[in-house]
Amino acid sequence: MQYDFNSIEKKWQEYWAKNQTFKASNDSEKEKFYVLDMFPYPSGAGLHVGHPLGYIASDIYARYKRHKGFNVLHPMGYDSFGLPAEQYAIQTGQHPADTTRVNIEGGVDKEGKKIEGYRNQLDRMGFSFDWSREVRTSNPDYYKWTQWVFIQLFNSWYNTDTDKAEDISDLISAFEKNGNTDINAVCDEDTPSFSAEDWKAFSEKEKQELLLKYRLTYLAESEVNWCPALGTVLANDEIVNGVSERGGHPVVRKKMTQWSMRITAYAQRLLDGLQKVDWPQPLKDSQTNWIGRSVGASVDFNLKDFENTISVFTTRPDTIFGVSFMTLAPEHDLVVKITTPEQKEAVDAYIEATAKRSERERMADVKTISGVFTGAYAEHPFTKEPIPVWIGDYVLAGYGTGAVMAVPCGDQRDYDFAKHFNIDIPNIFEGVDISEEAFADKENTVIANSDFLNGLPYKEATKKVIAELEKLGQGEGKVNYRLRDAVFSRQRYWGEPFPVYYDADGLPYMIEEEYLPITLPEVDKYLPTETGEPPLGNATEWAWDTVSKKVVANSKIDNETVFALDLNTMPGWAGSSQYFNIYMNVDPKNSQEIFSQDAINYWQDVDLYIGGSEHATGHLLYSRFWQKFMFDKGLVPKDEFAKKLINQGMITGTSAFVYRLPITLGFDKENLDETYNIKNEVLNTQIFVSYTLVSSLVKDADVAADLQTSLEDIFTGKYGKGFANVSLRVDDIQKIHADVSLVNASDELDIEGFKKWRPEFAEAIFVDDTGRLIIGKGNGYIVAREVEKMSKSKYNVVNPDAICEEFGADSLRLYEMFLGPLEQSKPWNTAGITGVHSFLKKLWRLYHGGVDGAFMVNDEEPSKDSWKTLHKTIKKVEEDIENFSFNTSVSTFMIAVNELSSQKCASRQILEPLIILVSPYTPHIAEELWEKLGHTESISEAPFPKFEEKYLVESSKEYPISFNGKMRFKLELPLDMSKEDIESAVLAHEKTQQQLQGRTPKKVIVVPGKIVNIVG
RNA sequence: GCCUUGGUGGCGGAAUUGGUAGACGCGCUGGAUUCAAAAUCCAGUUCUUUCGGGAGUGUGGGUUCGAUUCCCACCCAAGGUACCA
Repeated sequence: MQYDFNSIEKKWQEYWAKNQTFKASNDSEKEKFYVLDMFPYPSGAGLHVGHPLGYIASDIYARYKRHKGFNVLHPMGYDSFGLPAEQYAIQTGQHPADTTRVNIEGGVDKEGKKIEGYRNQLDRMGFSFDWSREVRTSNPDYYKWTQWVFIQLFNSWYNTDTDKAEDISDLISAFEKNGNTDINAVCDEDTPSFSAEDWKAFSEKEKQELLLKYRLTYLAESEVNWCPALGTVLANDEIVNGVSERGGHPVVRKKMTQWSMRITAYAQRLLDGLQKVDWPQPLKDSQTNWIGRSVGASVDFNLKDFENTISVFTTRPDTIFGVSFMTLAPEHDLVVKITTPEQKEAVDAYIEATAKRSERERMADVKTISGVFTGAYAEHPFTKEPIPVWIGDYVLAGYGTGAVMAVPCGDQRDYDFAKHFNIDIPNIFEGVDISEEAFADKENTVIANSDFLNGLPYKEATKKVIAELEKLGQGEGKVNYRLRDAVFSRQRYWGEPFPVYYDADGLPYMIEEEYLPITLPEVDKYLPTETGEPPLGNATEWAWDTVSKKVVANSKIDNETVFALDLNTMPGWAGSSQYFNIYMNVDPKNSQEIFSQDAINYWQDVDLYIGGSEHATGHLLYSRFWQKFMFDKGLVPKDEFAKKLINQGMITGTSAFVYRLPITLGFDKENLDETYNIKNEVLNTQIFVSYTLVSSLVKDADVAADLQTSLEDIFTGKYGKGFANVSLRVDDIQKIHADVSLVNASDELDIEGFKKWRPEFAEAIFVDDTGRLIIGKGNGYIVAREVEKMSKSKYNVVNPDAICEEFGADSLRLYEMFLGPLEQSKPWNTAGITGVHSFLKKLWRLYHGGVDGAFMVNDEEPSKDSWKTLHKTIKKVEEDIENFSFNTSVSTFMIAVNELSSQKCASRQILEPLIILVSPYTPHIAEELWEKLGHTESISEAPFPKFEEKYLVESSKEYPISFNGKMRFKLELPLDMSKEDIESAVLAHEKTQQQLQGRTPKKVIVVPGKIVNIVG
């Protein structure tokens, strides 16, 4: 009986769906285990073989854990808000909700293109997902809870005394009692202090404005990259060389009022939390760098002739006597105020120039030094000497305080700036030469020329200067974080609307929770409005009626009971910051609470999370922030949502290239047959030369001449006497992508398929390696191959559906794992799949040793060798799965099946446990064989075989005998032989004598059970 | 520049605590079977060689009886990140 994978896989996929085999229960005697994948964005292009890599790995682990007796939760859903659907909507006018649904569920889009749908594609691969818990972030019953969390953030503040988020009402009562003087909270830098009396005297508007300075989500002016031509805000990577990537329009930096998340309140806890999660070190490192904790001091420099002070943060307060100038970011608030009339023109010009440069550009350009003197002077806190205040675009407004105390002798950037503008470079280091470059080493010198700091090393000097600054009231020790509050507004359509309306003063109010969700309004077009408002500005029904508690027409806005709603939507990471908790609900559409407390207390957190490392500082940092906030609110029992995380590597594509040889045809006009349309013929006649022929064509004139002759024969036959000659333009050979599906395992092109692929290739002529023309159905055209990112435009995407069709899902799963270590990136090459596919056929045959391949297992006692094969396989596979080393267990299966086949093993005692071992990797064939073995229940919860050491015990060992560390021959010796006996047995061996060639060994190392090494 | 990961046959990769380098698979070569092909099976396949051997895991050193593995210096590639004061 043949291994008919198509019908087997179909049968079991239907069985699992019908029996809800993988539906997880929230109530079980078993220990829980939660395996999570990063949910996909459902794009119209569908899945390629790179996508399921992580899903296969997590599925193997989930299935393994079921065999190990765990109650496993393994859900899947869709991150279905996002830009591609919106852009598609702009282009085609289709509602993003419609295209998103088709991308998930399959169907035909408006242009008649058939879309398979993510769900169908995923189902074909045999994943053990519990689909009853599916979520889609763009469904109103899901984003209801995204909006709800936003409201909770708005109604919270961060108490640094208790180090957690607390209810805003508690803050208000504190203000009523004592003002804000004894409140330690994370709040805006510019928050004034006030007493209880002040508070009570404030107007409602003033109160709300003050509270915004404390709320965990708040409205603030933030700088954005504004593109006036597109009427939209661009991300850093949508800007290339200062202009928009799309269209090349100018981009300016502009301030906009937007929602921000006070993630900085959690900076230290986000850092500390990394200690307790088992995540890859590089990922932790990048989060650590992103948070960017640095310890130093804040120092206030008084300005001469102004009341204001310039605050700076420095990690080197010990070098304060080396300050010879200060630099402000051009956007710094004080710049306009302090610039002297003489310098105004230069400063204004510089600010304007800076506004045109993106932040990324400013940061990347290290070589150009630019800046302008403001004309103002600050005062050194100790020497009272005047310090010139400059502006420079190497200082960024968003970092620290947007101002730097420049110490050119200790910082290379300050040094370069000072050299460039001829500013004094005082040396404050003992015995250090700074004539060539700054000295940034903290450890190897002591401070000099610094009054009370003279002779002190870095640490003591830092401590002392901070104490002195505190005495003066001009500074204090401070920990600074690079992390900035996260802007949370997007000027887009396809995202979660804010449950927020504004009064006439522009103050925000939250809609009451019971009226959520506030669903996205319909709009005519998905572009920004003509006045530059976000797409929601196109909606005609987008106002909140506080009486009827409904979204009503904009025309009803009276700013008394009906108010304008927020026109922004939330960013992509809003919906993905809690989806893993929502999966815990038995009913993902739970409308009563975000997640049931029973569910969250049962599942607690994710035990294994698999996904790409590109989310290191986005999704994975924001999610940790939301989780900590929800932990503070008592909504979740764990303040880290995922115990262990694995980053799967990227699968790259192996592109195929054909070489097109341009030719020029010469004609003899006199004899030309007028009826022939030569122009078209020439255009349609393309010559493709085999990859290996290219270099010889270029180098060897004879090869080229032979080809020329062959081609001339063809064209003479075609055009008759009107044809004169062919000239080959060997130097103009072009390399073009060919679709990888047209290339076989030996890199041969399917010529007929290639001709049909594109009409212009229909009449093409192909030349093989040896320079011969390939006639008829011939083969032998070899393509060049190169590894590149898998992408549609490179014609190197490999579709998993086609692989499932040809080889089956089990082969695909096994092959994806066999390619190499999960965490590394590796190239895809479909050719190799025959290896794992024939392994599955061998596995099948192992159970079908009967007449004409009939199923046959027996109840005979297995041989010692078969027991050994089984148990070493159990041991290795178990270790491999625990270590996420899936590629090596595939090899182990191959070895086991090869051995058992040659042992002619058909024993139930071996074959039954073997199929359980294989089943997490190739579940369909495993279920089928399990059923044939007589079982009526799914294999999915069959207990994992238990490893027994006794089957591996050996009595002898084939010792490698090495000379000076090099293995030269092997010798079989009993394992219980003593060291001395081994030594004499080896030395007596004739090959030893041959190796030694008469020399006496200096030393003989015997490691019993391992190796013998003879030195000499 | 800094951080991270990696560098092993023609290719993907294996070698889990320092102990037989190249498991397993692809590809390739030869053979069996077949009218032929596919499929299947068998043998070989790091390089080099005077067929005794010799060399060999990015490069150069070191530790060790023994190094792909540990240490030092460097080169290359990929990813991340930045005038973070």
